[in-house]
Amino acid sequence: MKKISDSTIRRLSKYYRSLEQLIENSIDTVSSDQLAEMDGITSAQVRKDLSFFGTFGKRGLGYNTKALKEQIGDILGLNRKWRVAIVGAGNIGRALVNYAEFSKQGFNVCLIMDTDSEKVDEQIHHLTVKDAAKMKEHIKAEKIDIGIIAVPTWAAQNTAEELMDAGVKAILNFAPISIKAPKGIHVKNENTAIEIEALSYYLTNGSG
Amino acid sequence: MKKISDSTIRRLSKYYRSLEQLIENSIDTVSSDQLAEMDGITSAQVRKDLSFFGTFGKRGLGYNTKALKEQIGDILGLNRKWRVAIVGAGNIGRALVNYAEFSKQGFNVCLIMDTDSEKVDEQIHHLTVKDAAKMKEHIKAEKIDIGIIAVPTWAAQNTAEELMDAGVKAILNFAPISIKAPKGIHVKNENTAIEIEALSYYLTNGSG
DNA sequence: GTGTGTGAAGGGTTTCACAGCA
DNA sequence: TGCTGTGAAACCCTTCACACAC
Repeated sequence: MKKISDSTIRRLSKYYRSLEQLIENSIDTVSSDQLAEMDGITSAQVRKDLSFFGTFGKRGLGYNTKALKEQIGDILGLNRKWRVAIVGAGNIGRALVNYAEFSKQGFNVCLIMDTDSEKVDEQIHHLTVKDAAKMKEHIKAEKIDIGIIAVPTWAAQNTAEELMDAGVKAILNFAPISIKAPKGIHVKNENTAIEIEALSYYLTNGSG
Repeated sequence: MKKISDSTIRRLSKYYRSLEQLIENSIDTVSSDQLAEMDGITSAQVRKDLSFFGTFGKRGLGYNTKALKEQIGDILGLNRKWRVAIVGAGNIGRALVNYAEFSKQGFNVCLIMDTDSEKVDEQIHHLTVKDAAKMKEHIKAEKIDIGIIAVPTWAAQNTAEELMDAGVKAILNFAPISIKAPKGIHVKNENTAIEIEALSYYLTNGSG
């Protein structure tokens, strides 16, 4: 398969969400123009992004919202369940346990772990905190696909390695450092500090 | 000033954090190679990024960690305090109130609001939840610089407009839609759904 | 007529490679 | 010698513009 850019994937994810909204409002058809407007980009970009994966529209008409959502879902792998584990039962870990957008999109948080014995056995919504010292066996038992790192910075790389060692192939990292991983392991970072510091930059240096 | 790309700003933010780490470990000097290694990029990229703002290194030697951190801090506007307000006292809002990385970098969360009367007056760490119906006066009274949107998707655009109406010039949005804002207002999105869906894509479609 | 799909053009960011300075 | 700073080259992504299908 042709190499698709990360920006394209991220935009597909946006289109998917916009399509959900349209479907909720019983709108059956959408043009690349409308979709672009919703996501703050250009219509050419929308069409180009979709063209990498096939031809989904009807010339002169636009796209069928339900069909397109389904197709993008197939591309992104959202038409199945993913089993997710969270490491770290602090503020972020807790907030993620029942993050609505996860369950809605088929990301099933079925394990949360921590090393702190004070937190182990604690109940967080539907989950009981497990001991991260036994990470490998928990991960195996729960057949985890995606691991989320929500531990302090100093423990993040180590946690990543334990996850990989347990067979996890995809990691979402909330710690503000870049995780080192071998090829074949997929890592994405969610770094709120970067976003707010970018805002700080633009506030400091005028328009941008 | 020349137009600097968003990617450059985001990387500066990473260098800043890496420099903090080096300083903690009492390392005085760093080369672009080392910095690149820490952040998973190339040394040419590091040097190019810095070159947009001046010449900070010594040929044959590298960069002084403390001096460079200070300079990047100046560029990003981190050598001052920013006053931050959070709208929405749900999971995300709560988690952000005492997010360590914020206070460390001078982002002072001094106001949290919600429309839900059940939540108003509730205590979250050092803050009392205020009524979002009186957003404008709270924002003015607290002289807020940056607003954080942590409300449900359907309320996000409206919340953004209230924040802008109250004079807020920078918004960090946690809702999974793109906020529409006029030029001059800075909006950044933190969308965990996009990141995890990208992971889903790469897991589904092999290496990437 | 309307709006998609797409090659070609354009613009911007990253990488290369080396001159120059410590 | 070692490493920065930087034009030039390479690369990638976005935008343009239009043929074509409905």
